[in-house]
Amino acid sequence: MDTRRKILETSAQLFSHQGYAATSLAQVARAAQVSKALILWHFESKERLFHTALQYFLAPYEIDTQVLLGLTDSEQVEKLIDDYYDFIAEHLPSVQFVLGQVVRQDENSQEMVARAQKLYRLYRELLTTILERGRAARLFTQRVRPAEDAALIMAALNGLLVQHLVEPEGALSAQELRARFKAVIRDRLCTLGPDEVSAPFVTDKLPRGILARRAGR
Amino acid sequence: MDTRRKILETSAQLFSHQGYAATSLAQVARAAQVSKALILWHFESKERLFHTALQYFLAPYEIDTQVLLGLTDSEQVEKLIDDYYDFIAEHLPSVQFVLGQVVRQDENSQEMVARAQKLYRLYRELLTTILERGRAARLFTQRVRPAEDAALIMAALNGLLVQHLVEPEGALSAQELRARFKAVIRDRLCTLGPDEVSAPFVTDKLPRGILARRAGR
DNA sequence: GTCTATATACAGATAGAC
DNA sequence: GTCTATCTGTATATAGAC
Repeated sequence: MDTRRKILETSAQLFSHQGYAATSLAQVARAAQVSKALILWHFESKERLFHTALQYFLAPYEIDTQVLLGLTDSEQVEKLIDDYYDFIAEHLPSVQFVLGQVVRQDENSQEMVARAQKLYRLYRELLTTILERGRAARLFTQRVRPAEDAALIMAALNGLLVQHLVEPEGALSAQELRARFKAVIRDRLCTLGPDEVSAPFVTDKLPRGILARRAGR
Repeated sequence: MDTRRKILETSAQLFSHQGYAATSLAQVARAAQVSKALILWHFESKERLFHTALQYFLAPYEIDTQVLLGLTDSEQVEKLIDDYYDFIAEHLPSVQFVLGQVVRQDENSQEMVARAQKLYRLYRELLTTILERGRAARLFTQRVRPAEDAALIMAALNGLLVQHLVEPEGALSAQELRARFKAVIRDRLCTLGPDEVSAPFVTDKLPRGILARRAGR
């Protein structure tokens, strides 16, 4: 396999586990089984290597469309939750790294943080839209407040991630919590008040899009 | 003020913002307006300084008792939420640092991470107990599942913290989200199903304890 | 207790052979 | 493209004067 790529993958992994400052070129060189000089020949400087590696392992953080098509509003919410979970499970090291950078607000990764923010907002706006529609269609209770509740759902999702990082083998598995979370959300959204009438509309195609693993890695 | 303390506070602040590796003794020396040698005279090594500083700014992470006394179960839950928020607001830099260490799983701070885990569990168990009691007393709906729902509430709280770090000036303020969160929780816990009868018990004293700023400090 | 000066190690980066 | 050897800066840590 080509050496440049090997350096990239190795460094991405090390950076994502240890952060920028704590990862030395010597360490990357050792892990990738090349000389320091070669790394610098390929990437010019440590900083450039970092940014290139960033691009590399941020690649899967993309928005895909046409995934929520044909689902009810309620199912769409649950699908978003599932996909968020799955995405995190699949990319845990990089997600962990990005979260670490966001939390630490490392100078070297403002670009990455900005990107994460953007994605975060997109996802939340998507949720907001679904909640708005579901509420308008009277499939969800009128007590739903789209913007606020979308933010809360996002918070809970991120919190479950943190929870997993804090207690990888907690008493409750991630699966159990996910199931419970979805049940609570469903219950919360779909339990109409005594004064509300249900209006069984047909949900037609709507705002779609989701965090997605791209075809080519 | 005594120099040792000054070094401690300064380094704690720098470590908490930049992490261990990215913070040099020279930087600490400059910020604390002393020589590097003096720092090492006081603390022997950078590593020991780090651990001592850790103890120092982890001091406020303590459990206090007798705060939930005389509140209804529902109020206790809300009080826990408020106190968690207030605590975070008051100690944001250290909370941020601890979270960063947890997320990055830095080797130098296993002790701190362990401590954070312990506190986290305590807090969650407290919540679980309150939910159990409220459910048993039929003040909360029978659909409450104490362990799972406590974990979800904790997750949402941590998620709101992350949310704040990601978007310090989001469209929705932390206050608004907190208010909404409490409202949703109250609604969720206290809205009894049509088949449930309310039983207005008097809540007597019960599991208390909360994250607390200590008297000294 | 606090400093200056210095030792020693390792970081990122360059030069130049192959 | 890939290496060894080396430069230069800065890191932690020590020695010893005051």
